Amino acid sequence: MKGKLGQQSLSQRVYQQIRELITEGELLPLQRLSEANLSEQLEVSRNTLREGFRLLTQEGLLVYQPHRGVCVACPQVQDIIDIYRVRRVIEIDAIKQSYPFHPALPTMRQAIQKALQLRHQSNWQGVGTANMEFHRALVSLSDSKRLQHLFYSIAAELRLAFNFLGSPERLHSPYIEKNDQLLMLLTAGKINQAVTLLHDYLVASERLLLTAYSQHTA
Amino acid sequence: MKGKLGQQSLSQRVYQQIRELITEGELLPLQRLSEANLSEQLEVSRNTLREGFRLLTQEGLLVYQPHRGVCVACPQVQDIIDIYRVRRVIEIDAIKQSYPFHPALPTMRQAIQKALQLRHQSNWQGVGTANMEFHRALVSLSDSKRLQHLFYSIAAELRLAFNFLGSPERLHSPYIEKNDQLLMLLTAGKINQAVTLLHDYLVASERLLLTAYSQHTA
DNA sequence: AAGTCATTATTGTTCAACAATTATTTATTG
DNA sequence: CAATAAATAATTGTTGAACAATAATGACTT
Repeated sequence: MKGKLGQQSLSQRVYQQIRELITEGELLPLQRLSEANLSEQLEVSRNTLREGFRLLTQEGLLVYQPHRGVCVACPQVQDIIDIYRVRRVIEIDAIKQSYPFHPALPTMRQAIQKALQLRHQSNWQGVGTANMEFHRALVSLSDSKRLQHLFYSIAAELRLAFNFLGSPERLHSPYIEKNDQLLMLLTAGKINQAVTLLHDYLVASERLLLTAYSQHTA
Repeated sequence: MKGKLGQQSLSQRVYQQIRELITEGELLPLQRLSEANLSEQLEVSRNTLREGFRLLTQEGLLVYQPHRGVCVACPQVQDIIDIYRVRRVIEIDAIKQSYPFHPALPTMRQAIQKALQLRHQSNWQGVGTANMEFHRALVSLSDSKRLQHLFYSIAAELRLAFNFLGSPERLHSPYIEKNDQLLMLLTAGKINQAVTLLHDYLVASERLLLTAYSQHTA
């Protein structure tokens, strides 16, 4: 019934669509996804939908329960801890590879501008997205396809965790200035200082999120 | 037509089966996988097979060409470089987390024993497998689900690269002793020395593989 | 209210079909 | 004969229906 124009396969599209629903907070943890419903809603067959499900399951955004279908993953405290551990490893390694005219630096600058603009409009969801774009650009300093891919994956999980908590502004907003500082250090080639800043930044961010989590649980 | 007993889904089984065919060297780079053929051979439907294909594609072991199907990935030199970059990041970080009675250490010991035994039987493919088991255990020192998963993935790619070259014994054999040294340093708590040893080990291994690659190309 | 059994809904998997695209063969022409 | 164009075959991309296996629901009994 579908004459396709776009290059990508349908299952790939489905994968991205659901992924976006999750990272944008339209789908929340523990929510079950019915194959019948979703396949009708996204206008694809169940088989195609299931291909997308598998991808998202492997990525950790969906959880599979045999014969009971999939539901949106619910990041546990230990996941937060693990994710930040990975972030420290990947991001710190990435900035160690930085050099003054790396093409990622302008991209980081753009992300900061975008975040500032969205904060001015009080679009906190957008600020969160821009912040993640900054860090994705940062990771691309590593020039490593595989490390970038892993970060792409955990960034989505992290987004899910933030949305879980209702993503209040205070969780993202103060970091824009930190990002700016960090970028300045990198453009100046002050790697060691940048490493320290980023490390502290990540530790603080983790603590904030864990605190919010414990309150949310209680 | 299938009454299933095993817990895992069929597509998961298919995923593992094909994965094994690749890591064990039965399927070589650039080989095209016909849906009709393979689905008959593995006794699953095309739809189920395709679910497995997608997983392997996301993992980088298969390459997808729209309307032309999938073929086994062919690791390029830049992939080798990237993989070793990731290995250094992950493995060195992992051993920094080591402590004397970490449960991963006995597993590493077992892998060494297994490798020695298989070397004695001149089973080089097996030695390669055991070597990878050693390093997988090493990475589990990190206690990070996500870093372990990434390593699981790149280990398979690496295996593919080795098989591509015909996996001559000299590529693996001399490393058993290095593994042993490394493990002794870890059990003794001499982390710094272990880091140095592992780093040099990985650099040397990368160089060896890249050299073999350039010869293979020529 | 707790436990058993029948009923219903959902997932797991297959199959057959057909549109869209690519590969191959045949025909045509210079 | 070589090169190219057209026709044909094969493969992938996607669907919808079917049915078995399992889980969820609800009625019934005590």
